[in-house]
Amino acid sequence: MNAPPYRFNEIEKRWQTRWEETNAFQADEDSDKQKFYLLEMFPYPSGDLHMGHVRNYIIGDALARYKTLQGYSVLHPMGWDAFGLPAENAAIERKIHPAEWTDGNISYWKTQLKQLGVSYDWSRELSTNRPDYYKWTQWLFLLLYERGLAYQQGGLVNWDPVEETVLANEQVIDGRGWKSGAPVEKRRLNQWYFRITDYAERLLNDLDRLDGWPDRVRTMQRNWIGRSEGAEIQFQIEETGEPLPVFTTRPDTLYGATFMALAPEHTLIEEMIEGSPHAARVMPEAQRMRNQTRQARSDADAEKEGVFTGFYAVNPVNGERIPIWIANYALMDYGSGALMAVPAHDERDFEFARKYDIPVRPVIQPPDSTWDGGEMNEAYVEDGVQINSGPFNGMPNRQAGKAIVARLQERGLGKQTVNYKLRDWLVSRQRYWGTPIPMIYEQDGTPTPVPVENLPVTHPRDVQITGKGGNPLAQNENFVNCISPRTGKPARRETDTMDTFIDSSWYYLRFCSPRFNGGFVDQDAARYWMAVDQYVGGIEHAVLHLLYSRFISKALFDAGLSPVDEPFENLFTQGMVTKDGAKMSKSIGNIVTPDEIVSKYGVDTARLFSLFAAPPEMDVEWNDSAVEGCYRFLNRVWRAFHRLLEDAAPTAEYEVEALDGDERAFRRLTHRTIQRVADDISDRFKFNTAIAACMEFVNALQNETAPFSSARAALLREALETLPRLLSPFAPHIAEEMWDALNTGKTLQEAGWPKYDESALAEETILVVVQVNGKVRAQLNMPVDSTEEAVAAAAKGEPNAARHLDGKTVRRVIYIPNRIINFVVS
RNA sequence: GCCGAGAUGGCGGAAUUGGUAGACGCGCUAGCCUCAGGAGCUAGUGGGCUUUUAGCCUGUGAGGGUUCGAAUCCCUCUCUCGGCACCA
Repeated sequence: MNAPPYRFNEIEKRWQTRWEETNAFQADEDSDKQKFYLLEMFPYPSGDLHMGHVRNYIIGDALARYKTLQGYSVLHPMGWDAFGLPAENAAIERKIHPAEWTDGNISYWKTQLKQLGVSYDWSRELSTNRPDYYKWTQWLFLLLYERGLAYQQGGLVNWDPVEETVLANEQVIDGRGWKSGAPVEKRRLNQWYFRITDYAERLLNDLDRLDGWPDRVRTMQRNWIGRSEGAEIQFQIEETGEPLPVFTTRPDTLYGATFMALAPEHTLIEEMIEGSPHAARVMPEAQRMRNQTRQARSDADAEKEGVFTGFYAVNPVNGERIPIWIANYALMDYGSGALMAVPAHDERDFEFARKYDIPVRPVIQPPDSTWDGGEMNEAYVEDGVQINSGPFNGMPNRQAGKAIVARLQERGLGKQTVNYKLRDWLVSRQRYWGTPIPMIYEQDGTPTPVPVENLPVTHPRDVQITGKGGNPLAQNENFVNCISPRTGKPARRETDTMDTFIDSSWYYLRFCSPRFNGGFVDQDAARYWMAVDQYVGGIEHAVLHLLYSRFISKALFDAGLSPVDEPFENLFTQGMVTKDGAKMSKSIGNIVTPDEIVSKYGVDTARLFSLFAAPPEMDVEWNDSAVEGCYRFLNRVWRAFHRLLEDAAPTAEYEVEALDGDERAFRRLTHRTIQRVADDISDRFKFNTAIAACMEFVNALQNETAPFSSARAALLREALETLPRLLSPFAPHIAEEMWDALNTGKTLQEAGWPKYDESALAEETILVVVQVNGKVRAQLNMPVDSTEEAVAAAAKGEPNAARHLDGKTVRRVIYIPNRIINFVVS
C-alpha cells in the first residue's frame, strides 16, 4: 500500500546515467543478429528546439527500443546537418564565427536529446561542418566530376536576392526561395551542376520498388520528374535555314500547327532578331516578358501575351510557312524552349490564337462525328480521327501520330523521344558556410580538381562575414590564391560552396563507419548496415533531400562504392505538432520546449503524449490537459505496480491446467496485451493504440485486490514482469525503474520483448449479438464455436429477442459463428 | 483545373477489413475522501423519447444504391487538407 512516490526526476536521471555508462545503445556490426538500421532525418541545429522537432525523435526511439527488445542488432545514430545560411546570419548579428554559433547549437541539441532519453549510439555522432566529414563530401564531388556527373555550365539560373546565392529548381517553391520566401530572379551565370537528369528514368522506375514508401511521396517524386513521351520534330527557320527543334506529345496534330512559340529567354531571339528590321518592335516586348516574374507568368490564369517575330518556320511535313511568335507561356526550361502551337487541339494555344487572330485549323475529328472542322469555341483535346492531314486522313489519331513520326524519322526530321521536367541539380552556392568546392582555376579559366590527397579544402577562419559584398571566401586572398597542382603556376580557388543538400545526400552511409579514414565509408560496414531499414522524417523533403539521396546512392552504386542503389527501404513521414492551429515556430511564438514539460512532468510523460495523442503520421495539436492525462496514467501505473508487487508471487510459475476460469481470463488479458502492443507497433507504428492497450491492461490491474490465491499471485507476477517491457519503448525510464524493482537478475534489455502463449489467447466464451432484422435485441454469452442451433435456441430464450420474434415468421437466419445471429422476420 | 488523402461525440482519436459505432484519453456531471485541492477514488457521459434495475427511436459530411447487416463497398454532391499546375 505504501508505494514510493513517483519521482520522475531521479528515475530519469538514474537511467540516463546508467545507459551512458554501459554504452547501452552502441551498435555492433559483428553481431550475428539480424540488423535493423533506423534513422531519423538528422536536424539542422538551429537556435530553438521544440516539441515539434522532438516528436520525430521520439517516434524513432520508440521503434528503436522495440526492435532492440525484439532481438535485432539496431543501428540508431544521430548527427548534424550543420552547414547553412542561418549560421552566417547569426554570425553577422552576433559578430562571432558561424562555427562557434553552430557548435553551440549542436551541444544544446545534444543535451536536449540526451535528456529525452533517446537511444542513440552517440559514438557515431557526425557533423557535416567538420573537416573529417566534409573531406568526403569533397571527395564525392570529385568522384562525380571524374565520372562526368558534375559539370560547370553557363545559363539562366534562379537567384535568391535575400540569400544572395543561386538555388536549385527544387528549392524554388511557387517562384520563391524555399527558405527566404523572396521572389527569385533569373540570372545568367556560370555554375556547377550534378547530372541528375541522367538518372531520371531510374529514379522514376525504381519508385515502383519502394513499396515501403508512402504513395504520397512517390507521387510527388513522379510529378517532379515529370516524364512525358512524345516526339522531337525539326522545323526549319525559313529566312536562315537554321533548325528549330520542338518537343511535342501530340505529333498527330502536326498538320494543325498554325504558329510557333518561343520562350522569351530563347537564345534564338538574340541571334535571329537582333539587327533585323523587326528588332525595334520585337526586342522591347521580349524584354518586358522576360521581366515578368516566374510567379506572374506561371499563374494559371495569367494573361497570355506574345509578339510576332516577323520570321517564319517551315513545317517539315508539308512545307507550310508558319509564323514564329514569342509567347510568355512558353517555358525556356522545358523541352527545347520552343513549341509548335496547335490552337485547335490545345487550350493554351487556342486562347493565344484567339487573342492574336491566328488561324485555328482542326486536324482531329471526334469519333463517330460528321463535324467538318467548322467554327470552334474551345480546343478539342480528346482522341479522334485525322482530318486535314494529307495522307494520314481517316486514321485514328494515336496511330497517325506514330506514323507521322516514322515518316519524319526517315528524313532525319523527327524521332520518338522522352522529355522530363527534372533539370540538372545546380549545386554551387555563393556562401561561406558550406563545403568548399574542391576545384581550382588555371589562369585561362580551365578547372582543375584538387587532388584527393590535398583534401579537405578547409575554410579560412580569418574572414569578415558582413552579409555585404558577396561571398566572404572570394574576398579572402589567402584562400583564393593558390598554386595549380597540375601546372605549378599560380591559380585561383573556386570560392563557391556546395548546396547543403549534398552534405545530407550521403550521411546515412557515413553512419555505417563514421570514424573510417580509408574512404568515405568502410565497405564491410556498409554491406552489413545498408540499406536504412526505416527512415523517419517530415514530408517537406519529399522531393528535395529524398530525391537527391536516391540519386547519389545510385551514382555511388554505379561506381561500385555503395552496396545499394536505393538508400531507404522504408520511409515514414510523421505529422507536425501544432499549437493554436499553426505549426510550432519561434517566429509565431507558439512553441512548447521540452524543458517546460520535462521539468513539470518528466520525460516519460512528454514522450507518452507525443506518441499517444494521435497516430504518428497525423498532425497533432498540443494539448496541456492531455499531457497531464499522460502524467496521471504514469502515476497510476506506478502505484498499481508497487501495490501489487507486495502481493505478487516471487516468480511467475503456475500450472496452466490448474487455473480456474477467472484466472485463465486474467492470464488471457496479459498475453493478449502483449500481442496487441506488438501488432499495433508493427502495423504502421500505431503507438497510440498500443498505448491504449497498455492503459486497458493497467486499468485491469488496478481492479485487482488482495487476497490472492497462489495461482493468482503467480499470474500477477507475470503481469508485472510484462508491463514494464511493454511500456519501455514509450516510457523507458519508468519502465527500467519498475523492472529493476522486480529483481529478476536480468536487465530489461536482456529479458527482451515478452512472449505470448498462443494457447492463452483463446477465448472460452464469447459475446454473440442477437439481431432481429438487423437491429440488436440481445447479447448472449456463449461458449466459443457454438453451433447455430445452440445460439438460436439461446437467443429465443432472451426475453427481449423473443418479444421481437413473437408472432413473426422467421424467413431466414444468418449466423456468423462467434459474432452474430440475425433473424430476418416478417 | 489535375492528382492524392480525408470528413466519426464537446475535443484528440478507436473500430480485428462488411458483423454491438464511439476503444483509450481529454473535458464535463454527480458522489466519496479531504482543513483544502488544479491530488486520489467510484459512477455516469453521442442525441432524443418512454411507463427509466428496463426499453424504443435516431446517429459516422449530404443524398441515393448494393446487402440479412454499411463508418467500412458502389454512384452523385459538398467541404477540408496536401501536392502539382501555361510542362507543349
